[in-house]
Amino acid sequence: MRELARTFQAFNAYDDEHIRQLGLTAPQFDVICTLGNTPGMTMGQLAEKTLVTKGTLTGIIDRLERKGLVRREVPPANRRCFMIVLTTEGDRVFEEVFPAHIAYLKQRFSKLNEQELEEIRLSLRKLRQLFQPIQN
Amino acid sequence: MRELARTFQAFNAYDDEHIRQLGLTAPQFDVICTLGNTPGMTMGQLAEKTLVTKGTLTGIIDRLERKGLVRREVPPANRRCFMIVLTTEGDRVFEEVFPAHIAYLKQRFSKLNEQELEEIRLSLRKLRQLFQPIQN
DNA sequence: TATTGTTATACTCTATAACTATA
DNA sequence: TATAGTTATAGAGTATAACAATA
Repeated sequence: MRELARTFQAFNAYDDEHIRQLGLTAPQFDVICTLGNTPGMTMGQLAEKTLVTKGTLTGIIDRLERKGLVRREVPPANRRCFMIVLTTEGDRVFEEVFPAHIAYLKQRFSKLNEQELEEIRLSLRKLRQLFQPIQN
Repeated sequence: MRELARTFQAFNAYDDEHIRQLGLTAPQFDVICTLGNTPGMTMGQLAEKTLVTKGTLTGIIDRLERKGLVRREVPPANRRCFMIVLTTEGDRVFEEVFPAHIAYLKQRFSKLNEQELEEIRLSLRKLRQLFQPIQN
């Protein structure tokens, strides 16, 4: 039981350190990954996917906008909402930084063989289903 | 690879929600768990165990002290440092709330059989060793 | 009236660096 | 001088609830 919390803590520390080196915070990185390879998303959709309240998301998007990584577009059909879209620079970050981050994590995984990886993958999937009843 | 991040995100959301219901934050809960079943610890030791800088820890301990869950004791031998100790109330929280939290998590795990649990345990241990080179 | 976001409020956590007190 | 913690500073994330604009 504690195993899960400790593993998570260790992973998170490792993960977070690299994200910060890239000049982003974990929630900001999460938003960029969520927006990557999509035509954009409203604040509401984005808040739901990233598990953040809408009020909190406003601040995160403000900061990403200030960094020039996303922009708010007003769809003519419904002027109450925004489409949050990656800018060219934001897309570049997604295309370059995201794989770099994966590669960074892969360094550690390379110590395992294929069978071990498959077992871990299976275990994680089971765990995730346990804690994430609502699947996307 | 993403499996790991998503799983932990789901777990964390579930975990955090319960901790907040108990009136604590994750770092505060972490401190109480770390202090449980110990004679106390200096700020430095505690900061190291909880992976937090000493400046940050000061604030966390201040808030726990205000809640009456820990106290700072000055050891006569070295008046530069404090021993951070659980109060009676703090110990009660550790003794009652910690198992309650475990039970809360167990609800989900009860859906798995013993063999699955063992496989998951093994996978998590491998993962942890991957990301936590410095073991305590 | 209902929906979509923003703003106001109030905390907590976060790191860094300068500082105080003790050793 | 070195060590142990605190304080100052500055920012990010967090939720909640009140608000404005649009539908």
